[in-house]
Amino acid sequence: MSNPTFRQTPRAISLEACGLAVAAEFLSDRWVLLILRELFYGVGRFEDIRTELQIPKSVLSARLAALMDKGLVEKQPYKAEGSRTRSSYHLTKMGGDLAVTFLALLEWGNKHLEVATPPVEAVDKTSRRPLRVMVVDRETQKPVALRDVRFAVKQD
Amino acid sequence: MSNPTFRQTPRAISLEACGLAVAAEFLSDRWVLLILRELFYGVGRFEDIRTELQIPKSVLSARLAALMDKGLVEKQPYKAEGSRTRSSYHLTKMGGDLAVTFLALLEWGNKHLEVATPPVEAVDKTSRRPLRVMVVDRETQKPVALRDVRFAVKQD
DNA sequence: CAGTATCCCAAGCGATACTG
DNA sequence: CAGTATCGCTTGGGATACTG
Repeated sequence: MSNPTFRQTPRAISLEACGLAVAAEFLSDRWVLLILRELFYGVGRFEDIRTELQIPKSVLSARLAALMDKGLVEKQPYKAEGSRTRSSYHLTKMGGDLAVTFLALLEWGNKHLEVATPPVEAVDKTSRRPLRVMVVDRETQKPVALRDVRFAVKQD
Repeated sequence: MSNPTFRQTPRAISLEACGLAVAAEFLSDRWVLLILRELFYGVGRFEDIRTELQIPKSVLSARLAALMDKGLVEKQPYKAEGSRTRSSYHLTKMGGDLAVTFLALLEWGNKHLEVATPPVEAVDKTSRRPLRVMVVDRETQKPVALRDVRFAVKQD
């Protein structure tokens, strides 16, 4: 017998009520994920991003503007030694919260796709110990197997 | 002092060695994530997916073919009561492994984007208890704060 | 270096019609 | 129901040139 406060919906789960579906529209772009990746590991200067990704200036400019508009990215003045003021982009809290998603996707890509070795891995800032992402029970924090994960809509 | 087996790379982390970058190219499509989402919660019949997403037949057909080609999706005969044989699509192990990413993105979307209420949540198949995704140390499984997550390349 | 402006062109979306 | 085939048209990518 199942918990009555939740009902599993085998089909037709509303797109509007699903953060995944809404977010999908957000990231379904040729460049956005790549740009956010650069920002995530600290490449924030316009020219550096452009060079790294080989992306046309106009496109990068437009994407950064859109990301700022959506609240994922902020622009900040950047004071270099002796040289004039530059500006650089960085993730907001909202953008930084995508780190979990990034990490999960990184793991998936490393595992299932053709990736050059040695692969990029996620590590702890200070200890440098490798990290991973896990699905857990929200309260007990006990690990849950992937095959046991379902989507559901909470009933009032 | 940092662990010498890891070196943090503040910039220019190779795109080819990064599962995230490779996977990004994979998912950077207007429809793919939405289609995978349908499959993930069990909507596998062509017409059901098409109706739910309002996607043109030709586009859905092409996307499913590409996903099968890449190993994320399989097609299987589907035996209904009294009616003739149908076929339906479902995720392979590789496709199913994206569940962690889906869940992380679901959480992010629910938290930061405009999502209708009540929102879709991830729950345990049997207990119906809500789940979440966490970043942990790979060995000790201790939680790690987002601000402490970095990318790095393991040195030989 | 950090953009904006312009323009050409290919990709691919989506409508419609057709097949098993 | 489950696709394939065709096709017009828009979107947006990317090259080039220009500005602060």
